[in-house]
Amino acid sequence: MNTTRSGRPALTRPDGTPLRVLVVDDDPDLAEVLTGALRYEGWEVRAAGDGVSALSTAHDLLPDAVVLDVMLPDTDGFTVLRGLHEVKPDVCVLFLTARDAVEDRIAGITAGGDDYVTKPFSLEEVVARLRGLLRRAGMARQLEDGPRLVVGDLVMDEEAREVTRAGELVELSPTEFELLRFLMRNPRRVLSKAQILDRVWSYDFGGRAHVVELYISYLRKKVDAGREPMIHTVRGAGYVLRPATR
Amino acid sequence: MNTTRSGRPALTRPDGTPLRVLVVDDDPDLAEVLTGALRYEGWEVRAAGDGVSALSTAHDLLPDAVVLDVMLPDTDGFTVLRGLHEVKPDVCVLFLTARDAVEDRIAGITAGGDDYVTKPFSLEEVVARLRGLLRRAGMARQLEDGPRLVVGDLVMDEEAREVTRAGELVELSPTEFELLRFLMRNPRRVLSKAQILDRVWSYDFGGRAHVVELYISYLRKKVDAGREPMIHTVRGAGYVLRPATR
DNA sequence: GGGGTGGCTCAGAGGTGGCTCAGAGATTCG
DNA sequence: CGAATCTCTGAGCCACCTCTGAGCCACCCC
Repeated sequence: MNTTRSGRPALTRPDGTPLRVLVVDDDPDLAEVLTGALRYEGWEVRAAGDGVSALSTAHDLLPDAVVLDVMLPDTDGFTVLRGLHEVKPDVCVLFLTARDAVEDRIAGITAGGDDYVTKPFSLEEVVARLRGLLRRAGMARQLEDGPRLVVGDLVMDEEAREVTRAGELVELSPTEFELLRFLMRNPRRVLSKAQILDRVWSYDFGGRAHVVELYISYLRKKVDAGREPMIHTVRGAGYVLRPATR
Repeated sequence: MNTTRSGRPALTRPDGTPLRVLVVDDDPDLAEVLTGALRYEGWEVRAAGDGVSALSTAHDLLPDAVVLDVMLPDTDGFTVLRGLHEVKPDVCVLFLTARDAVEDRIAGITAGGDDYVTKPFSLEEVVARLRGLLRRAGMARQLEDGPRLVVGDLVMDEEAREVTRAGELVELSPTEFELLRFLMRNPRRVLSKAQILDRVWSYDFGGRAHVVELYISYLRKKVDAGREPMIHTVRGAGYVLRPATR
């Protein structure tokens, strides 16, 4: 059975081989971080720093998906996109764009079912978007049974952004949602505040681990309120999410 | 059968050969201690004192894992990390970092599922983290049957930081947990207080062996409480952990 | 049996880590 | 343009953890 480095069931190609992803960004540090995060999902990842090498690598790799910075040193995203579609017409593309980038141009690009995230983003978000894209494109065989995360009586529908505990709807803010998703994707495993910070908060966030404690406290009020607690503190180590019935 | 110098079953590469680890630290004493501890696990270990020689050694050794100090005389962690991934894309990295230098510099680096420990650390912790990394990366063939330590009716889940005795949950403080892990990794073997101090407490701890007695006493209260004792004193020699039923 | 050593446990000081509250800036939405 | 929401900072508080010191007990050797 095919599992990721994280021990989670992998999202694979229909033939069971790892999904192939190309990361295109001119910032080598960012490319490195993205590459690492996607490898962690069990995918085969290659990176490129500009449009030209992106196309040649794509030709070589025939990727299922591409994470593409729209601002590149040599070419713009549209040109690369056209080239990619010539190489592999059914490729999924996740655009990375600056917050203040012109919205309508992006909207035009993503018309084809592609998606985009604005910088600075969190790794959880990029990974989730990419999983969504691949799933919708029918490119991925899902070993789990759908876009729902279940831990005990806690259920998250990632697509609908809906969370229920024991059937009751739990309303979460964006950050709370992302944090809970990370916890639910790693149940019964202690996650350190640093790990949480790395995955859930944007890569340029300079703040201290104190925010994690704060948001854990928010989550507890909404998720554990009055019920048997699922979010546990492991002093000196981090937090664990565990099904209520043990 | 492949065993370590310690007599424990070894964590090996899938082909049965020893795991290969590269230690990178500019403090020769620390590198020496780490190297020794990892060799003790039955692994093949090489050391390097700076980024440049780290990369050339990596090229030569093709290590499965790297223990990497983020503060190096010549380069920073990101650069080395990138170089390592070029040499061997699936390498696991365990970062060593000063306690107060954390958060800002490390943020992002660990994104891939790599891990880190803060100085001063205990050898048990470094070894445990490294084993966890290798196991999750599927790099290691496990001769034991999983991330669980079992001695008699005493069970430790290292990932969840959960300990049960005869099915009952035992709650432990960080130091108690580390001490018990060391005992459980060396069952039926007498461990001297000096050995315990060396492995469980951080390398810069100046205290006396009295703390070991104290923590053994804590453990007994929690682990042996009211049951058949598993932790035995060997007067003048140290302590042994033995299964209760034999 | 007596003295000595090694080991155990209790009590408590000091430090640290984690939780929560309140509020300020930012952002989104009407 | 104003209101509501969201995110993060700072401060204070509490609980827990770690280690010190002291006294006591058990074992061992003389």
